[in-house]
Amino acid sequence: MAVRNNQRIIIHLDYDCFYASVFEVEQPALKSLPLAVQQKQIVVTCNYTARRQGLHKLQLISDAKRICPDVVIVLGEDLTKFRDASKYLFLFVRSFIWGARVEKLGFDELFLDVTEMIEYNVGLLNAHDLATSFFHLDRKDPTVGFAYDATTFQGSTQPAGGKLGNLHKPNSQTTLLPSSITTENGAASNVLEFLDAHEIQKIPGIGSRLAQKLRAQVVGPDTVDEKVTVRDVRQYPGMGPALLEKALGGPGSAKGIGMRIWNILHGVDNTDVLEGRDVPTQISIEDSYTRLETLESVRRELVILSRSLIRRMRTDLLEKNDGNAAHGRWIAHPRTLRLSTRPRPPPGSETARVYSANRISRSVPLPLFIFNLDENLDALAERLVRDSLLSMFRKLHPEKSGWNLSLLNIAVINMVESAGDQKQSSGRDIGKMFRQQETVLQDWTVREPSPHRSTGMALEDNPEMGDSLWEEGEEDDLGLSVVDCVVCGASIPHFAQLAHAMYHAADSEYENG
DNA sequence: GAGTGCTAG
DNA sequence: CGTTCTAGCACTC
Repeated sequence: MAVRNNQRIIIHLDYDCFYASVFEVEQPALKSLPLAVQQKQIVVTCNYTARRQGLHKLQLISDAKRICPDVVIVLGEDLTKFRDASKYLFLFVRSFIWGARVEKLGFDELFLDVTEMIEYNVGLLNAHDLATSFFHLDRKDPTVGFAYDATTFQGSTQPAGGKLGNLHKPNSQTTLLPSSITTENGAASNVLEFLDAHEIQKIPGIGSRLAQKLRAQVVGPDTVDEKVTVRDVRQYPGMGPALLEKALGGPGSAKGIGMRIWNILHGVDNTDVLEGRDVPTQISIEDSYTRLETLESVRRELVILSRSLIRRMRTDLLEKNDGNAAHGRWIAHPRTLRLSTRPRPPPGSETARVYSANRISRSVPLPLFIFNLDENLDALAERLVRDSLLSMFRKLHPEKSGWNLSLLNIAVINMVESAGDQKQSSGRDIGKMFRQQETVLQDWTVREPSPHRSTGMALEDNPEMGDSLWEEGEEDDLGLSVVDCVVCGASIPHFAQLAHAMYHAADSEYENG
């Protein structure tokens, strides 16, 4: 839960080891076994049972098997089920967040702007009976919500000494008490203290490239592997927005980056939470290869990718009318087709190349026949390759052969939503989803005749949620977080926690407990 | 609009 | 060390 903006209250949700959790939900027996999800020769993620035995993300499959011979390995190259789960969770969460300010980041993270919900609930707190408070999820129906104790923080507090003590429960949350945000008499704030100890690249918004440049600035260009903390950067002589702009700016970098990073290093991020879209702004599909040498093999792979891409377009861009995909209406039209390849880096290239570089691409207007629903997938895919992709490929790689490609990617981009469509739409199985949501919401509804306070069922007591996708947090998942929050069965009470924190901040007597 | 680069998980 | 399969935005031309 992070304050990304002075006026707004933002919750940051993170579904941990997402791919592995999706498999565990399908097969609960997997939970107690070491489970790794494989893409190519890599463990892309693994569950906590596996992590306890020494496995980790981005590990070679061969290493994983050596370290943990009993590891259960499942293939995760087909992202369909992960995409579906991600979409389901996004729509589910958004359905009860007032104002729909829910921003998606990748498959497994969400930012929620809960300002209005918190302010409403803080306004309803009873100062004389905080222990039996009730958090409202619905302005219209006062019985929808959950009971909570507004005299305690959930989990750890920083500085320690909050009423509950230091327990890292539930789910490894830590609360940076709100008083710590404002510094008095020049004393170092808790937020700075918290950030200062961390490596720069752990800070959201500072990726490999910026971290590299910052390290070069602070410890010199040739000792780039040295660990550099936020403190090292902030306390570097002459450091400030201007120096950062000089160190990080240049061709291709965003304007004002110096000020933006300076703010981030102080725990300030003023970017708004964007409304999540119902239609993606691009759809892409790719595969990587150890050898792709003949034009015929390239052609074959392009057909396979095209088939997936058109199938994705039909799932994500077609209006759903009771499963009859053949007669849907396009809710958005991508205008552009892009083909990207990645030539394999020369064998001797030793420099720690930043991954995802080296891609080259060509784009053309997307041919309209691709929207034809009467023609079958295979025929459309063949036609797309023959009419568009092969000539694009020849422009990318004019040489007859010897390309040594490690990757092919095709994408439809430049999405234009159909007029009069707007929100609503998207998502497969929406009907099913909201039926499930109803079931869940029922468990949050107080059933006693006298609705307010007392005996509402808290989320922790809800076995359905306890069994959900949402998993325990990891300590290395660092956020600019006031509460390092993961989505889990107990996540909703975190709203309550924040309401509590704000209540005390307003009274400026939070420390007595 | 086309293409590149950087961010994120 | 990099190794996957995405997705979005900023920038240049």
